[in-house]
Amino acid sequence: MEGRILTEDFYRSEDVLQVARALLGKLLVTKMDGVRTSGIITEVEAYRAPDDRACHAYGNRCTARTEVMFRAGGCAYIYLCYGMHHLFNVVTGPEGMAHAVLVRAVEPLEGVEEMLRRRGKKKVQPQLTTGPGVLSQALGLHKDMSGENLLSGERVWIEDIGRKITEHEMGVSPRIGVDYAGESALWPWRFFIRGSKWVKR
DNA sequence: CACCGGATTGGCT
DNA sequence: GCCAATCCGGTGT
Repeated sequence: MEGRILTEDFYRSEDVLQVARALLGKLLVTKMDGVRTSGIITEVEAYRAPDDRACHAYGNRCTARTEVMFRAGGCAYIYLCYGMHHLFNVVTGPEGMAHAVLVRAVEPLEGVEEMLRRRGKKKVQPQLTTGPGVLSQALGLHKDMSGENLLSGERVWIEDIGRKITEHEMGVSPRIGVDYAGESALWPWRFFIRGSKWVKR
């Protein structure tokens, strides 16, 4: 399964909601120590400074951690959540706009043995790659890779494998786990492939 | 199956 | 010091 690596044009759109929807059905790929692992993106959420209270860069607050989000689209923002989970985001938009898409789940495709090993599992089940923390673990994504370039095809990138998700196949809901964010918590910025077993219900 | 608490670290006030 | 874009295992129904 070889697709075309997504380029700048895809990531630098100013419309992060559009990019989030377009990421469904794309293939998230990592290559670590020569081992390729990948999964089809089934669930995402958009985050958008400055107006979105759930976004780490709310109010365009730029810190050592969030600085990556202000870069031009096409790099990874990976941060530590609850002290132990590494959450992978795609930075989008032009330089200076802190927009990002959190990848919440994938359907495993390549390197399943390696993903099972990294997760300490024996069987391929939804819990292997469904959930933002576990998918990062399965693909070997770590916060130390925050800022990694997604355009060069070195360690982590995203491919178009010709899969199109129609409006009918797409589910929409408010984002998960952002209750603290006031009104922003209600915005319908989570997108997923309806009926996929690789999406938590 | 629903509910609940503990894990564990670092970012920010 | 407080709490977070989560996960897992235990308990009770």
